[in-house]
Amino acid sequence: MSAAEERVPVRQRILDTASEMFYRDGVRAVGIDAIIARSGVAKMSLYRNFPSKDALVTAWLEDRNEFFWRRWERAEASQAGNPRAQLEAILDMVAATTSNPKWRGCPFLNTGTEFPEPDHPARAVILANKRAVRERLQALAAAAGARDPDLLAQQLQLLIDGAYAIGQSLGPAGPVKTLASAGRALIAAQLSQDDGAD
Amino acid sequence: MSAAEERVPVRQRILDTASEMFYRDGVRAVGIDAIIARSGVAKMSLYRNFPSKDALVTAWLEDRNEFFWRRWERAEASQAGNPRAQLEAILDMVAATTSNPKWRGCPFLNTGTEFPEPDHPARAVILANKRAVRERLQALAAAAGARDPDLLAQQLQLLIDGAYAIGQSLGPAGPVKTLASAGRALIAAQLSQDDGAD
DNA sequence: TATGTGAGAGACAGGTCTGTCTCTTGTCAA
DNA sequence: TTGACAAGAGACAGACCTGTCTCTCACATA
Repeated sequence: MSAAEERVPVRQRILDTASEMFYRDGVRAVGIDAIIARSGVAKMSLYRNFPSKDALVTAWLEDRNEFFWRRWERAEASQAGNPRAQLEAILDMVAATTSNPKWRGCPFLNTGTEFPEPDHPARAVILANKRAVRERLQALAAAAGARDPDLLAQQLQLLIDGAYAIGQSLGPAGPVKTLASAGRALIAAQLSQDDGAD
Repeated sequence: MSAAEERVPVRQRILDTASEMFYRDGVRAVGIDAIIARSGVAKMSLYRNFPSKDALVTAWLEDRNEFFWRRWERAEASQAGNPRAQLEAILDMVAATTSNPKWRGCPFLNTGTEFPEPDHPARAVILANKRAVRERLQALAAAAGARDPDLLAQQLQLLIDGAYAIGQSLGPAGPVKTLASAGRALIAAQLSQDDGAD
């Protein structure tokens, strides 16, 4: 019991450090030794909590996934009852994220690039996130009355991942307003007859 | 003279092998030893032609950049005189590229992810490509009579890089028709008053 | 006070990485 | 035939990688 209270901080310290370093430098560029040195943890403490580096990477992505959905839920909640505004709130949330100067790309896209093997354990988390985003977008598009909810969801996901990717290369110099305006234009094109302005 | 004729094939063999392996497995995952083993070249032959792995990576990206623009020019030429159709031809070209089952992402985005350091030599090639794409899109958008050519160019680039990125994660199962339809919707939104249908 | 345990510290093994160096082979031209 | 030179082959250095193992210390509970 008290042992568990002691173990949690160590695990969290490792995860926090790994999260920061994996995200900033890339997974392959960060060695276990660097993580333990920076987190001030013994090597065996790391391997007791995470059986391998792959497991640590996967745990990190799962952590990022939870973080991502907490922000998503907040954006949706800010416009409860208005699906079209909820879609726009999500676009704005992504635009704000990618315009942060510390933005270094989407952890899922980045890690997918670093580990292209189809059966790498990290890919399951990546796929689950991207598929869930598409489903959530589709549900909102349907609720908003889009003519083709799945098409609109895919279009918006294209824009979102485009902002993620180009933000990594070109920095926060362009995608922000563009993502919001392009998304709104695509939403309007699918709702124009049903919804009009509001 | 004849010496040059001999040297070229070796250099090309190295570049071809590196191109295939870097693209499929990622740059960091591919070692120099693996490249020389697969290309059947001596290590010193590689280091005589490319002073370092970074130089080989940069040469590979420059090669991909030339390849990319050859395809771009062909797409533009197929609709010469009709800027709007040229924009659409480029979208179709990208859609075809990303729907290839061997698609493993945009080499520039991928390499940018693997080497986030701002002064890595590869980043210059990456930035130049992405900036040139934006400029070329803007020129076409202006020629087509877009209300805000730079905005349309950024919107289309968002879609294109989104297709690149999501194609790497989710495979060719969705972005194809979506890219084409989303791009056409954004183009139409900017040209509707001037151009109408054709 | 005694004991058990989580965790720090770091040596170690076995492999891989980039880049350098030497030696040998084959080929082409004078 | 001889000489020059490009290129193959592979040893080597020094660093770094993941993962295992041992030893020590501090602390908490009985």
